[in-house]
Amino acid sequence: LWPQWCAKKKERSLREIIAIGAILAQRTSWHNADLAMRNLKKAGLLSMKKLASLENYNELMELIKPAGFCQTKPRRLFTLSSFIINEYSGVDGLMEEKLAVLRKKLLGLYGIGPETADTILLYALDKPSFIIDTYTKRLVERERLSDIFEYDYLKQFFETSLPKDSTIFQNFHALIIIEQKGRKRSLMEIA
DNA sequence: CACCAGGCCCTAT
DNA sequence: ATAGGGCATGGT
Repeated sequence: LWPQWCAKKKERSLREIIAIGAILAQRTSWHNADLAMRNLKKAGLLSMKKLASLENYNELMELIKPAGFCQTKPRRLFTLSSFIINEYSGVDGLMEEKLAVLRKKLLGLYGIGPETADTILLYALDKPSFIIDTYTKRLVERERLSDIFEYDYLKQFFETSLPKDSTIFQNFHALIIIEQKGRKRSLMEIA
């Protein structure tokens, strides 16, 4: 999903990068989030420990500018990284936490809503928490899978319709996106 | 130049 | 509870 950043093996640094990307990608294109991540990497700040140790997160404003919302995303990154470092001393500690407990804690953090929380849980931590994003909602609408579009309802719908397996959740969600990108491209070609 | 891109917080009903 | 406005930038 983050082709440039995702390697085969899931190592600690990759899990951190995915979590950082989840925030940077909020309401922005992947391209712009990628530009911001490259800036962070160049500055040597693409890690939870580095981000959490910033004395002033406004230093990030210039680096994050391509991803937009540079007044809020630096604070969101700092909030998340501080939480992970201070409460769990890193992503390894996060992995040990129970899904439901961790999801509730993530939702309590500034700048982390249901979609970002589930993105971190599913893609960064390999925990079976299905993501409801705009792609998923478009699929539900187009295929008329439900009349209700409330987040928790759709989340339950997918989670009870699929085997509760993080790899299956990851691949199914990725396919929803791939399918729509392919559709868009083919429509362009037809036009 | 107008519109879009994997949300979330805050405020007012 | 829930709806609506605001936030910022790079592509097309």
